[in-house]
Amino acid sequence: MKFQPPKGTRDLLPEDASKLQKIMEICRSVFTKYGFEPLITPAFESFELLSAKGGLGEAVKDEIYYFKDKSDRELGLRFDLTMPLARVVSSTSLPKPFKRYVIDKVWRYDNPQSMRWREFWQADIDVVGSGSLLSDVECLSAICEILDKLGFTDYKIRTNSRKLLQNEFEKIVAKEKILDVFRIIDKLEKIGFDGVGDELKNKGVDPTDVLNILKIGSLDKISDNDGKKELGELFSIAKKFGIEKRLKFDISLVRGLEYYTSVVFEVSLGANVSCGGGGRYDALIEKVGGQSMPATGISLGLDRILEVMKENNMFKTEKTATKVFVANVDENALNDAIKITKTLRENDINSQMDLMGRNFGKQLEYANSLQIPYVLIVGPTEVKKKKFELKDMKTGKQRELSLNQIISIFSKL
RNA sequence: UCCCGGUUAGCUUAAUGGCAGAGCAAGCGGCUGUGGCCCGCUAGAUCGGAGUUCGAUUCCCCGACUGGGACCCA
Repeated sequence: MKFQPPKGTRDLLPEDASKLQKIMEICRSVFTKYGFEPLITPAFESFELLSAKGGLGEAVKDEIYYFKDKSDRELGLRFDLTMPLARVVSSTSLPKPFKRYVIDKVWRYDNPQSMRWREFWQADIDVVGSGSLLSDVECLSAICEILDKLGFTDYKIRTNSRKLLQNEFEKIVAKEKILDVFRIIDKLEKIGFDGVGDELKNKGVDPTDVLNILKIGSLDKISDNDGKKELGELFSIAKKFGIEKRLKFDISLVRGLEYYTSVVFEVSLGANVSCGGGGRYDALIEKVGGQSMPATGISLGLDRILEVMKENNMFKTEKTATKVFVANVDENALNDAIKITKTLRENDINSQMDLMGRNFGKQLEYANSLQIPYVLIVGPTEVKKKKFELKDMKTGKQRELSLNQIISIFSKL
């Protein structure tokens, strides 16, 4: 094998590619239903924009695809779909709320690992300009509807508030250690209380108080603060949308370090597979040069969803979208087959014909191997009668039908 | 960047310090008006580079990629 895809990237052959497309179609239709509009932005952005987000600054260079163009401009491939959105809304004046969706690739210079690639697909929705938690719930509701439609039954959305976190932990942890502590408690689901305790000790933090907070399972037992208030409100709106069972308060959820300002979400499929996340980022747009503006959004990682769905056999397997193979009985019938295929396609019926000069039997074999459900048989007899044999490949039965009858049958399918 | 495993044809795999063999998939034919079965044929491989050796796909070293993990996760 001479060439392989670059590290951390992959080819999706027709079978997987059409599965991913199915996922994308469902995302798109739900987003559209909720009133989100598409936005298309470049794959690469100025490095300055990409590094604007957090305290990482120049260090982002190690984590994204960074390069200079021939005029020495510093650029980078987008690592998420939120920064480009922030750029667009900060430099335009679209009606608010601006609700946008995008389903596209992003790139990160990560080390490939389980469910981690250097190029992957995200489906992202955001609401810009509304500070109401109703916006957050709309995003959550859309995500739930997508996962329901895809056939997931046991997904959960872990939910927390950055304000609440800040509030609880700044009381007991020294200011300069708080980011370290956040990074450690974010691992709770993965390494457990003992693991978190050990790592805290290694960082020179007394684990007792921290662990006590982490063991608080319900929001009620948290002392009053802004974070608690907004989470309470979020849950009560979620109830109106009928998605409150999906939301699970989780005080150990941190997500990133500099980006979110308020509520945060992480979508988990069954055990430990995170397939998306998001939250409110009310300060970001001002940070990239726009007016101060609230915003919230969630992304789904489509590659992970694809992998989990494959593992659990959640796809109805269809090898091809072709409905009819138009077979010519001999080479003299090819012209008629072409005409008929053209007519079928004009009527939006997915159809194909022989391109290999194969004999009739081999054409059936091909249709069979692709699991094309019907074969339309075109030969001199049929052409004369203007009636064609439509063969059901599953049962093997054939019916003699006019072209119009055939078209109306497939239009109803 | 680090740690552990892996890499033989499109896929699954066999074998060997001395001719690399199969199954599935693909193409063609048996079978130019009826597929799924069967038979034949064709094409197709030892990840790359140094080293040990008369000889390396096999042993050793380095690298790439890959599976997993650490770190990181914007």
